Amino acid sequence: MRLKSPEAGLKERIMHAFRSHTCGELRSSDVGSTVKLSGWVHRKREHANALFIDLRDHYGISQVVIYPTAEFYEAAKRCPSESVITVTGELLARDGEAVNKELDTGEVELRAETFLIESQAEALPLPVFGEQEYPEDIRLKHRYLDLRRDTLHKNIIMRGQVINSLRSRMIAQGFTEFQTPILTASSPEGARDFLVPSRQNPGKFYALPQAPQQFKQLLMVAGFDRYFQIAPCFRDEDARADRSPGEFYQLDMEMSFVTQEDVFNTIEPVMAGVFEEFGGGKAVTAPFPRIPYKESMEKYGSDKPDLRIPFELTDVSEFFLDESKTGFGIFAKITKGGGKVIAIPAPGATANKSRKFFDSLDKWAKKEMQAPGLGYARLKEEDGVVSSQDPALKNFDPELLKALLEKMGLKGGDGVFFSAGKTSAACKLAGAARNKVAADLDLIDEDAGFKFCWVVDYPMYEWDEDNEKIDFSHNPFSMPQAPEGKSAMDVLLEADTNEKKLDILAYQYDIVCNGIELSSGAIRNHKADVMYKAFAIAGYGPEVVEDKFAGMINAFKFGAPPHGGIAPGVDRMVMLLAGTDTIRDVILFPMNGQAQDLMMNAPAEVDPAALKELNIKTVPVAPKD
RNA sequence: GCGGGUGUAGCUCAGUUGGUUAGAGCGCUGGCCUGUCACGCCAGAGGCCGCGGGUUCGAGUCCCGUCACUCGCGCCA
Repeated sequence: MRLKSPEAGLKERIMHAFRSHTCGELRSSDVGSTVKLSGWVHRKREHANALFIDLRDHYGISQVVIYPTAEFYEAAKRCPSESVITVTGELLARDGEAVNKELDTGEVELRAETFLIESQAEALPLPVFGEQEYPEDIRLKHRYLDLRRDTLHKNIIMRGQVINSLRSRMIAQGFTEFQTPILTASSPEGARDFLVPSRQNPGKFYALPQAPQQFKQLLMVAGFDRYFQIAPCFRDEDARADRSPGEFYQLDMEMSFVTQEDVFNTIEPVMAGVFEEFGGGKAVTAPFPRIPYKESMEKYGSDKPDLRIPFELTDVSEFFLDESKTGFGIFAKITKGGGKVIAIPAPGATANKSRKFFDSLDKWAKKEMQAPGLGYARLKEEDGVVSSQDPALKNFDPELLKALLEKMGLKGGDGVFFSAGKTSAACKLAGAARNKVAADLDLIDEDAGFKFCWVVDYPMYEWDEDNEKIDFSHNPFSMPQAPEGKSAMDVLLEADTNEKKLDILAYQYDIVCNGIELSSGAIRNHKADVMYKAFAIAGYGPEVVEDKFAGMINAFKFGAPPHGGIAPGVDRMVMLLAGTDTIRDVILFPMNGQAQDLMMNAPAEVDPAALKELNIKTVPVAPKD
């Protein structure tokens, strides 16, 4: 990066208060000039006859050399790391062996003639030099130091470039960026809201948007046709490795007069393009395969499958039905009770791992997944016959065992795990086990790059076990799917049993990359009457629709275009591109797991006068028990 | 809300079946070294072993409680 145009004279540049060049700029062609640099003392090396300082700024590192004859030699020697200094001096060529090929500026060095400490650093709680790992709370408390470090600094820069690229790509497709309100009403996503008290309306609260969902749909009603926004979203839910508490950003977009395929064809090139641009040469799947939700749950035990894993799950419930042929009563009981037994293959695990590996997965299922356990069988081949001495398969009828192994494509030396229980729990554990087995056996194909897929055909409703009723499985604003010749309303009206209601599919979809859910989206339900009916099926009267989603439902009564969209998570995209598995590594000033900002000390108590003005009283937290 | 893991020097970590004065590397301070670039060499400072209680002749180590951080579940696209 050049500070000024090349035409700017050296004399003019050197007159600048702080620098004539950046620390990443100087080359051998600049040798002989007098230059001025400012930056941080990255590292010092004191030698018998010279003190070397690696001077760092945003752009790079330059070596400064100071000789003992300099009047400021002692001051420079004692200047602590990470102090900010300004030096001027002649730029010298380094000869032969003194050249550092690792450094862009490695052919030159600045011989200091003046030396000024702009800001002296105290002892560091967190060294900037090097790639050592540090405790999360110290990193967060001194985030400005952590951000000086190379990896994090680069991640944040890339984040900016990714967002810039997303914007350009959306604008190039005819989208316009809009700014929707931050202080608004509760939105329909279903998470806890962050509330903001209203001073002018005592006792009432704004909610921060969980997503600009209703606003973007209203923009479609307003006729803008193509909307996008790098949208801040706020959800008061607990953190995960890939979910920062409090706030995150989405590439939120919505289009009018489109089908599901239109949305896919619009966003797919944006995603593929950005991942190709910033993915460091890693392959990007294109086109993205479409996987029906049901199939995804069956094959991967999850609606966010990691397609880099080279094996799939198999429902083996039927093999365990007849206890007289398996000698394994537990699974027979589960399957007869309507539960499932899902098998997770573990290729090569018997050959390459000890019993301890199998036991450790069972232990993991019990502890981390809070499941009853994970059965397993180690498979050995003898005289061309594969068998197992582990309880689940030990007493199997030989023909039945052969059929089971054939169905799963298992052979001697492989292992297999069994997740058994109620369908949803068994699937969920099997899906998690698939990821864990693949990771532990080192079977995730890291060279596969970015494996995207669309998960489509989500069910409109699901069975709510806790309240024993039908409820929306996702966003209630999706359009129910209808076969040709029928309307969405027909489909809803014809669903007169719970079974039929649960069979209704929605134009609802997710985009997933390497097991990380980037976004969900939908073709929206833009018909007010269908909306009322859809809510009625889930047990909500018209007053619920009108109370919670007033803005949108009213608008739909005055001519709403068919529309749909999606909102890929920006933080997760950058996380994948940066190759980190911690979302904090791509966020400037993240909060910790307890949703606290350790650097700014937020949240914090406020002045009682401020509370009074807001008509708010706080009550002491009740002691535990 | 629940479960797992971790907590020893400024930082990263070691510390045996409970046993005398708790160690190493990085960093810091001082000294040495004709050019280093993760410079090298010598010396030094730096510890409420997260906190509280218990068992024991004796606890960094065992037990109970608690706090902090972290990962996961619940929750959440």
